[in-house]
Amino acid sequence: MKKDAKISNAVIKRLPRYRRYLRELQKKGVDKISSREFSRLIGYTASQIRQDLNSFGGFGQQGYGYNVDGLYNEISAILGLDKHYKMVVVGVGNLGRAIANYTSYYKTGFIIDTIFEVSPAIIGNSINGVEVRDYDHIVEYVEENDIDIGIICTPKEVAQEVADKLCFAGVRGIWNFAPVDLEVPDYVALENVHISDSLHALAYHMNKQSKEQGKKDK
Amino acid sequence: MKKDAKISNAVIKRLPRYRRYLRELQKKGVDKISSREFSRLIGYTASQIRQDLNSFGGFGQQGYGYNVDGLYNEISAILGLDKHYKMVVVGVGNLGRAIANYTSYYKTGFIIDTIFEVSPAIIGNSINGVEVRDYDHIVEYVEENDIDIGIICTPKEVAQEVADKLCFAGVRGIWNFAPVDLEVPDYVALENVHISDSLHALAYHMNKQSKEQGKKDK
DNA sequence: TAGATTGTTAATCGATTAACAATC
DNA sequence: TAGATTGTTAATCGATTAACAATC
Repeated sequence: MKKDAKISNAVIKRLPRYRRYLRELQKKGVDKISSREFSRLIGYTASQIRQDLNSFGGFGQQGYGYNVDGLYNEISAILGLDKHYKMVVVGVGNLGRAIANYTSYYKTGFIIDTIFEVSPAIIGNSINGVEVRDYDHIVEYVEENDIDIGIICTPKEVAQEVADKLCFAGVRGIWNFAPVDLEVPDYVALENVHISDSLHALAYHMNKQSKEQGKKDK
Repeated sequence: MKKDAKISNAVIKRLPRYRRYLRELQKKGVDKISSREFSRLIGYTASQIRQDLNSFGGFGQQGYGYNVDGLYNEISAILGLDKHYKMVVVGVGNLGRAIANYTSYYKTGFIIDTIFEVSPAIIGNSINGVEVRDYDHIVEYVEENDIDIGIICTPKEVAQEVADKLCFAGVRGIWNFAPVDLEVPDYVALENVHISDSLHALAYHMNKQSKEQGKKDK
């Protein structure tokens, strides 16, 4: 990492996308790409691509371009995907269950260690091979097992309380699916997936669009 | 709507959040709020709040502030949440199932009409009272039933093909949960929920944080 | 009326794009 | 070497913040 200047959030949000496209290129057996070709593919300007990548270091080679494998690995490392993370899911509603069952993260080192619930009917069960434990023991469990990330899939009313316990117990990150804005200490990273906000933005765009033109009017 | 100038996407993304906070204020029985108080609550500057709201029209009153109920309704209408939307879910993996079971959208007029699957073992079943149909019939079904939104919960390999069929059949919006960037005609609105991108951004921030300080080092 | 607070214009800040010198 | 393409600085664009006149 060459520069030490603060990386803007806009850049960070683009990194996973760069990584996804590089993975596809890898799969196709492409081994080098110029910012110009990459631009056509990914839809950012060549200038932006060079600017973005350069904020982490000179990954390219003048007159040649970028090595696909190398760049993929660099970006993975920048994102911290060369590490492993122990996670706990809190709340086994439909979403919690889906998250617990979603196996794709194993590929990138995110491991679901356990699941916490309050409902006695579910405690003791196993979901996708992961044990469901009593929420009452969350603090001690997270402390003793060095959990890195807490995934909040509870109703919004209790989400802040859950976040507080997770932070107190020592998680370094919270992945929040409850539709509230949580307060966490600044040494804890927070990422929100406000799924209904996304649906509402979709609704906005659908109505905006219909003003502009009415193709295939029924 | 007073002005006709193009509303930036940054503003749109903030609208659902304004709406959520206004809902909380309503519940608490608050009936007016100034941009200054709202700022403290929601975390945007008072200036930004006034600027944002004013791009749609003058919803406030000088010397008084904003009427909570009125503003909530205005924002809901801007987002198109005063309308109803018929939706179909495509793909019944864990995520599709979670989405299909997620009942909260009924509150805002989003109705899941049916679910499409390719697996014969699941076709004909019912999930949360909604019938699972054969994916083969998606085009005719969507056309005949005036479906507004297609929700893509399939593996990424087939997501583009599904999007093509949905667009051809006449949906006005696509809510995409597959980890790919889809191509859709510009009269179709597209909203992505790239859930793993979000997890990767979380990982980045967790590692960045740890450099700055190492509180509670174990 | 006086005080409060919006609506709106102007100033600032940050992010994106363009340009080009460095260099493989 | 000549051509290509990066790395990086400068110019532009857009979004946020500050300021203040309008007005309830």
